[in-house]
Amino acid sequence: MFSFDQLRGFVAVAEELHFGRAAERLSMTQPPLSRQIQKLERTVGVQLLERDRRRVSLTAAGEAFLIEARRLLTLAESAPDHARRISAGSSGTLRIGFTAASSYGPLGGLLNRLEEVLPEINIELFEMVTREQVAALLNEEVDLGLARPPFDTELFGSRVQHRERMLVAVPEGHPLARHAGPVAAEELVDVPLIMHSPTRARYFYDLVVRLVPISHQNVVHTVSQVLTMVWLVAAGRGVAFVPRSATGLGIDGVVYLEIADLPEDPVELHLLWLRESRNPAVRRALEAWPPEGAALP
Amino acid sequence: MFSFDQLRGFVAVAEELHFGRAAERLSMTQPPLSRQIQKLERTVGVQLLERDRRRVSLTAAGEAFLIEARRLLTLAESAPDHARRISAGSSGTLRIGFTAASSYGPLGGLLNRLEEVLPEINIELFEMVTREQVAALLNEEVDLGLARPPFDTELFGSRVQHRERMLVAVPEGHPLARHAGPVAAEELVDVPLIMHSPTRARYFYDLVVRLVPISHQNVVHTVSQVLTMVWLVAAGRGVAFVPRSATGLGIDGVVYLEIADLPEDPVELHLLWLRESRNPAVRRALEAWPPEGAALP
DNA sequence: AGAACATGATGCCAGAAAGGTATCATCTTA
DNA sequence: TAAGATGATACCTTTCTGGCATCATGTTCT
Repeated sequence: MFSFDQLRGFVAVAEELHFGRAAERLSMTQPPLSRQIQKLERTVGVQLLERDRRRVSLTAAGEAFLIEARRLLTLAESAPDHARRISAGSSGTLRIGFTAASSYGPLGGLLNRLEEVLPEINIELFEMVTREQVAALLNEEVDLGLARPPFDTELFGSRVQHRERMLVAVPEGHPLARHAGPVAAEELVDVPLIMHSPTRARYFYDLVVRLVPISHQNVVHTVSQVLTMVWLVAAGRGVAFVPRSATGLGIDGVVYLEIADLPEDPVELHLLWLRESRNPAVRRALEAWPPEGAALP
Repeated sequence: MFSFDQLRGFVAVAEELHFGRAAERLSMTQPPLSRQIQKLERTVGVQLLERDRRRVSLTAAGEAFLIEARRLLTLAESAPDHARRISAGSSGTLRIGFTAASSYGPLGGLLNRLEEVLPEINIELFEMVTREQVAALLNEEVDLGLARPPFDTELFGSRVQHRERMLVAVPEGHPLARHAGPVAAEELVDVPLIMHSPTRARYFYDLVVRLVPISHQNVVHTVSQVLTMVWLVAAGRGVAFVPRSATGLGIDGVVYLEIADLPEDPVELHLLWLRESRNPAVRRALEAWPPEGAALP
């Protein structure tokens, strides 16, 4: 097999059509260059240059080989660069898992920011619930997650990316909807409830149970996705506790009411990543996208 | 710069994920392979493989570089082959000059035959008169010509590729057109003549002068292209001597008449090439396309 | 025509580079 | 804890590559 030096030598001679000048361009002397070309021709098995003792010209095979040689050299030069960019995390692919609906806002911010800071990066999006995200992060099927606590802080790095208020969604025309001002928690004790699944939406379940004194006899549905909840409310099946971002879903027939005496913005969305992720783009993404409220560089 | 051996080494290790097995596959021992990879990583400037003393895995940069390395190797392997095929003349480009109109028939035969025998060849066609063809062949702007004698037989190889009859073209309704059977040469002495240029269509000029006793006072136009001649005849400007292939031009208002006592098929079309052509495809084309009448292989 | 010049090839040598063997360090497995 | 596995290192030998001097031959100028 020929070497890159031989290719460079051939390209130089093919461009100069003169061994001496080509050698000078390559910062070497003419004799080894002559031998380089001879050797190259021997390995290629074809005469590439016509030397008639006075002038040098390319054969037809040489013309063709020149194109391939140039391609090889440019490819060889760009390859390390490409690898370095990947390694620095400014290129490559970033796979992001996100929870439906409630992540849309923060996710948009992330995508815009990445587009701006790491334009060469290739982004893939996967909608999955928190539990699936955790599994996918462990399998390295995704690189980042937008999910709800809790997580194993040994394995995962995380940070609060978004906080929002908890509201109660009631059907239009429901007696509570006529209220002026926030609903008191006690008013919710006796209405039909659409509740989060304690297994598949554990974060919301725990949160609601902690914050509001609900009675489990009133639970008429148990679901895991916010979107499903709001649809059920719109259908008049009951009321539901949802994060403020649900108001952006654009579903008619639902009214969102404040709840009195709740902590400010108790619903947290976390950015989540595997601490030992082997994708260098993760680090770059974390730098590029500081937590909400932090100053951008 | 890295070497092809280093690339091969890296690809082998990346595929085996095991230095020992990769070395075996490359018919070498493990230590130099380890060094090859280290050196490669140094020149690329990035860690490509993760060795944690027990298992080997690719880094993100390694994944990317593996793709480039494979591409480089396959390109490097195919390049000599490509050059050799060009050199053998079974690939590459063949540029053919041809005279308008009268070459159409033989040219079609050549193109069909080349398509069949040298499917990888790329053909470019250039319409030019004989004189231009000769110049273009000398400048190596075309590789083959379809033209009329005479040529410098020192510089050019040639062979008769097509012979045809000489006819006289007369306007429809012309007195001669009422003839039954061939026109005698004497009948043409006193009609207006559209004649070939003695410089730009010297072959036809010489041929006609040799074969037919014409009187130069009757020459009303001097042109170089057969097509122009036939148009002028159709316009009633006079009569003209044309090769039989002109009947295929499909111009209305012209009648083609045989001429009595002419030699059989005096108009010759030659295939022409530069003896020292550097395009190997020329030789292949000459082999592929024997003179008319010769047996095809 | 002949001398000076230009140009690519060849012979020879020194330094660099690559591969092989032996061995080490460390991690896994029984 | 001992044996085995695996990649890295040390050291040596062989091969390769580049440089210098020189040759062979074709061009140009006087």
